[in-house]
Amino acid sequence: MPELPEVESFSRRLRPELVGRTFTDAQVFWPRTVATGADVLCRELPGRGIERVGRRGKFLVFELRGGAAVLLHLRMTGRLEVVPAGDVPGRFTRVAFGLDDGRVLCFDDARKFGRVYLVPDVELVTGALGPEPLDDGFTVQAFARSLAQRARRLKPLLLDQTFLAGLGNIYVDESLHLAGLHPLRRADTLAAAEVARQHPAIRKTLNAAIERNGTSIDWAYPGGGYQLRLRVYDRAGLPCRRCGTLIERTVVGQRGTYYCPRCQRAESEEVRGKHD
DNA sequence: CTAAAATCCTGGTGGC
DNA sequence: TGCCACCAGGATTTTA
Repeated sequence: MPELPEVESFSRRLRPELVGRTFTDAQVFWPRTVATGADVLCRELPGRGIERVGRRGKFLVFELRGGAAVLLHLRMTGRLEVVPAGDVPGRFTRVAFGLDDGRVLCFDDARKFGRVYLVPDVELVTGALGPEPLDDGFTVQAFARSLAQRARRLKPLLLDQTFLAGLGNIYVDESLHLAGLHPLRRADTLAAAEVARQHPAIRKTLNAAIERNGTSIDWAYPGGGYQLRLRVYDRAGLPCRRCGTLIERTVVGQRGTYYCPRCQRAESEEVRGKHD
């Protein structure tokens, strides 16, 4: 699943290929992929120059000359590749963006969940997103304040893009294990010391994954190296790398959830202390 | 407010 | 070897 590190990897890979180029056309092979209208994209895109390539949360952002922007969300199986003219379309190509050097940027997406947006302002798509976990503005103090206002369990809360942008199923589980917190803990019950573990755990997990070009989960995302470092995700029945206890899998909010029952206790440390 | 369920999709997997 | 039911899962929408 492309999450922040995978999208960041796509952004860095595509930036030198795309910045300074101009779109010549757009071919749409699966209209629903274009959330803002396939006909509008085909009509409005030709002639638009690409000024910047970046990322916001899990969105890839192409800022266009004149202020408009193309955003892409890869969802489950979306991927991007620049190919020579004539290679299009592939079996899973949903949208093909022609470039002025003759090559083609392909948006491939086997499961058709991915989306493309053409908007006059990036904020129209990203406006409701929560803070960027790797930005300087995302401090442990700000994180503590947000958590204290929520009664939700940590797992679904951290997956909520309006709470924090960029985490998905893999990196939520990974960061919770690194911090030693149970996925069902209510956010507003965390002690200051626990918040102080979760905040850097998120950053360390994301940065380590970015360094390795993300996680290659299956056939959809070859090339990433982080799957060799996974602590709990998809490791049910295997020993915890920290304590050796077997990793367990449950379902939380309809998501497969992996955790170490010893390193990530359900109760807060304060409550646990009274039992001991 | 929180949570659960349904929806969109199809390649891969496990069972027989 | 072939067939098929079933699963994964990000985000949104609906229902409790």
